[in-house]
Amino acid sequence: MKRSKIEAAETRRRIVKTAAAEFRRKGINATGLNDVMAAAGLTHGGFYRHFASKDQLVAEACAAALGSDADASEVPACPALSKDDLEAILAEYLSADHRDNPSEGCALAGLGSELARSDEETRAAATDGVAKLVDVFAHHYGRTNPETARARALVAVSAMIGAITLSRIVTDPKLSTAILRCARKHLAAM
Amino acid sequence: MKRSKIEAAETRRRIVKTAAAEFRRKGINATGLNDVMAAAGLTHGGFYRHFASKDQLVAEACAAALGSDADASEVPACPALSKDDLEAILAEYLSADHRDNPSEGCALAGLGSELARSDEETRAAATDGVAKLVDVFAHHYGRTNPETARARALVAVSAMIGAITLSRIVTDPKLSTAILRCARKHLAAM
DNA sequence: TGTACATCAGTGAACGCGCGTTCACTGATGTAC
DNA sequence: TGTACATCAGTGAACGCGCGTTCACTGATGTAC
Repeated sequence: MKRSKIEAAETRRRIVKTAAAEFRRKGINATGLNDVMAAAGLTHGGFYRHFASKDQLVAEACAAALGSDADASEVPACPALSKDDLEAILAEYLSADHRDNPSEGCALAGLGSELARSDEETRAAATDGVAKLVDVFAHHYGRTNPETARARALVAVSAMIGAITLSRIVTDPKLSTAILRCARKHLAAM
Repeated sequence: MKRSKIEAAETRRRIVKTAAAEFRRKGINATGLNDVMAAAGLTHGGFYRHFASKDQLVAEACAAALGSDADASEVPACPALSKDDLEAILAEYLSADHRDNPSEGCALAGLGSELARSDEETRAAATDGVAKLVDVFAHHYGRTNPETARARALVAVSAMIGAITLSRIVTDPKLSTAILRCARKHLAAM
């Protein structure tokens, strides 16, 4: 049965949001459209009323997860960025909680190697997300000259994404924790 | 037709090596057994004479790529580690060449987010690879006390993997280069 | 404002395709006598 | 050392399955008069 335009637009947003979480949880390739639609409380057949292809959903879901989409203002590139103090951002980003909950975490960390193989549109959305993260950190490292601050920000963002990724790979819990702790300390003191 | 035991063992090694390259190039999930076997010059039917499942091949291929397998002595955890000087390692690891050739590069960077979702055995092999990388860096940062050296090594490895991953995602060539350059400078001076 | 009709969001079955896996078959290798 | 036979690496067809995608259908929504 047909739904009102408002309901349909809401459904579309729900699909994108659900996809963003499912992709981060299980990976882009390993998540089927059926999974996404079912998780959004729909049947798979209606998907193509909203999107031209899975690739389009991937691009939009990444944009949404990284806050580089149209109604981005509400969502930052990464949940941790909602804090306004450098140490608070680092503590949240490099936390066991973030490590253990990829579906609500940073898409760059959760989908890193898959994003590297994604199409131009998806990677452009990811690039926007990277730029936003870097800007936030450059601002926090802004006590020195802008160029140095930006260089430090690039290192910080790299280290954060690498640290979360490694902490999720590693089977030794102590090593996993140490990776996060060392990154946190080092980036706070940089 | 049957092959000699020596030939068969060689075939097996070729499959693992080919898989290690294909997985890094296209991703684990996106690479079919057919792709691997064809790239190794074989038909797909013979696969199960050597391996019990795709998962087993994944684990062995990752172990081989990270130098944590049986005949590892020849191959280091990452090709870049063949150098013996910190700056040389950093220059090779954080190079455009490494960024542009994932199939011969570091599996932790090339498969990061997919490894995080892999089974215990694969992640254990990856953990070995991480430990080896960390040891190499701890040795190079060894001018201070061991604990500090190890902490720095963990940050360095995180930053390197994050930097290569990000440099592959980003669509802006200048940003991609800047990520690598800043990581290189920072880690050399750490 | 009320009625008749076109639209189209969502359903559920179906499509071709490639996946991981299985299997009957082949013929050279390796072994027992 | 020579012969007869079991083994098994590799082939190629086939399996069920889930994928992305398509489509006929439904019925409430939105619109034209």
